[in-house]
Amino acid sequence: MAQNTVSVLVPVAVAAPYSYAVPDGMRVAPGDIVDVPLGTRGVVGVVWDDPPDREIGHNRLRPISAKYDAPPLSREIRAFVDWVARYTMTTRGMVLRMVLRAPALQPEAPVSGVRLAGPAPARLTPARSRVLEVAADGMAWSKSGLAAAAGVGTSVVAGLVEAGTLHEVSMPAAPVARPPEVDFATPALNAEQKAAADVLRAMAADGGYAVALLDGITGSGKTEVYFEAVAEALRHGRQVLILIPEIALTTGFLERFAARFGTRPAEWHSEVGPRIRERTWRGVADGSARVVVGARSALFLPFAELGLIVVDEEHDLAYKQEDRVFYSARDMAVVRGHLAGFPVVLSSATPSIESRVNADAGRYTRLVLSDRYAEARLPEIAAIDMRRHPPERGRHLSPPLAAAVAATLAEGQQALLFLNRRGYAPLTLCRTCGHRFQCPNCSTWLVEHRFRGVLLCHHCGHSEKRPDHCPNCGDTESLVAVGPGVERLGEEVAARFPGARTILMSSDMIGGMERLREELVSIEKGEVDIVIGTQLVAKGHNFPYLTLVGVVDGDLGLAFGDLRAAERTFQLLSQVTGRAGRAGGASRALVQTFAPENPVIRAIVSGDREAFYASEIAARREAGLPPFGRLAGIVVSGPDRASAQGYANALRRAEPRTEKISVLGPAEAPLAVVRGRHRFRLLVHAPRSADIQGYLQAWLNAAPAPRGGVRVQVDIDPQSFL
DNA sequence: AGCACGCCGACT
DNA sequence: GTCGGCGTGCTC
Repeated sequence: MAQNTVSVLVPVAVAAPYSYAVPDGMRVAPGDIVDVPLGTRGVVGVVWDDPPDREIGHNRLRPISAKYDAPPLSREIRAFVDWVARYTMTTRGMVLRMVLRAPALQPEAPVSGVRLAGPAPARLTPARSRVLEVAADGMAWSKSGLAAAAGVGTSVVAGLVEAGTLHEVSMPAAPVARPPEVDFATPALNAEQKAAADVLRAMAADGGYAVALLDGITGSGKTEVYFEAVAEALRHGRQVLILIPEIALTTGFLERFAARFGTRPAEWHSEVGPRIRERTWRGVADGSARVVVGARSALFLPFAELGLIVVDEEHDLAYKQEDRVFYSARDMAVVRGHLAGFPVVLSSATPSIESRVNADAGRYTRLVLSDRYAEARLPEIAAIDMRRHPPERGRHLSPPLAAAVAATLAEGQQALLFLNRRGYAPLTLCRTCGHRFQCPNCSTWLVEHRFRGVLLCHHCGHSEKRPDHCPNCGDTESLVAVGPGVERLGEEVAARFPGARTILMSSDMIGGMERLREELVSIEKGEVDIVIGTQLVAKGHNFPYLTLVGVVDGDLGLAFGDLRAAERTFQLLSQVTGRAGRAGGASRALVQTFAPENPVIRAIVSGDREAFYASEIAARREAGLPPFGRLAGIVVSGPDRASAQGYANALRRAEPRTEKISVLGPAEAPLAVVRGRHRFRLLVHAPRSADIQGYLQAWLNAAPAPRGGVRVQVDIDPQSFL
């Protein structure tokens, strides 16, 4: 009776693993993936390290139903699950759920194929001859593959199997990605790149925990540099994870990887279908997938022998997940590296303040790339003071920017107009009675999308047909669009530059991702004169013909005024202005602004990023804000305003009194209503040394249990304050 | 997270 | 008199 009871963590919102009886004849160890009964159903769980609960009465103990023939979860990822759950204050079960997102638990069924093995059939038709010709190589073919290669229907292949000419064989399922060739195409690096690559290679070869911040301006070749670290980790027999934000769009990245390593990496993101997803999961777990490129959720893949994580564009907000489990994939990547003892590379042209401070403090190794490629030059950047150069009434391009676009077109070059606002206009109102169109579920204005003929809420997706009269006063012809969106800007550009080939890039463009990918290619080929786009075009793309970037509203991101507004605006404007001039030649960027004296705008225009970092870091230090202090958000939401506010007040009254930790709120959230739920926020501010999770746990335990549909969500290290 | 149980309103 | 709404609580 060596083992009769074990702990099993189940992927549901429970705090601790449950205990299960091990049936006679079954051996299980921590990490094994099992099927267990839970309530009325069966769930997939994982045998965990906790000692089984002795308190459970034997009558309640139920047996494990089955053990899967799947690679067990490593001690490393089990520790990671526990750590993330504790840090983010969510249940271990919910974190495990992220690991088991696509459990490919059955061993992959061999694909059935056919091979030429028997005598020629009695009746040889032209179609059959073509099949035999193709199959003459003696290799195993899948039925559909053989039929397609021979240009016949699958029935012809089936007929030849029936006749005994082809024999059915089983062939191993194709791996989800071929192994990369580490020396497929080694790049020529400049001196600066080589120095950085040498440091990263040494880290990857050494294999211990270390963090490098690869801080290089746009076009300085960061990717080529960290690919050398990837190659080194692969040479040492380790797997590699490359995290990138918004992966669905970045086919260009996969091609760059293929150009360096001779094959595409395995991919992991929301658009990967269930079949490939399962095969990728298993490939990662059994070690056959050597490199995965993925969105933040890839961080929870059960790698067999992970030896390096690269976080590309580490400052990007897409790394912060804000539903169910609230976590920052960038921060948790560093944690995973620390727990398992391998290096992590953070890469960015505009590092987050947090990473920069860690580098300055010596916790991270900072590697700076300050040169563009030989042929690439940084754009000349200037601000356009909108108070001195106002656009004509109802228009949004100032005379200097319009003139610059015209000059660019005259030279046969490409211009990008950047406006981070989807749709036609952010607000629609009635000129007669002043009625404003608001979302019925959220406290937001409805955004007109003229192409689609709808008013849309950008928070909950509510959409209604654009009315032709005011629902309040009934007046017709009285509705006016207020403010610009990219669609409206497109209209203005079409009117000003009627001969130009113009393209609008926005995430809600008709045709979806596939269409956007095609459009990106045509921009790269120079088949477009003017690109109008939201932040979608700011990220990662390479537009060789682009010589002018116009930022239509440089002040947009500064309006909210939260902790990270300056940093975010700096990052976005740096990125979008950096799109220009990547292929050499003179280029420039013009930033329209009503506040040219603002430090963020001044830093962008002067190109003095060091001054920006110095002043922003000093301000954070002064105020004890992250990373010099710690923040946590508490969001109380309820079906109506009174219940949410009532509970938020009760929560505040239960606050443990401490000297070091201060609490703000509850205050109605800036976005007070989202998806019909009313929200109040509290903000907890603690010194860096404080145990903020322990404090919050004690507080929540002391507070009354929420009732009546009220929910409480804790957000450790919040990035957004809406 | 599911799923069942349970206690209040409109129907065959 | 039942069907079913979803609010509440439990799952080893």
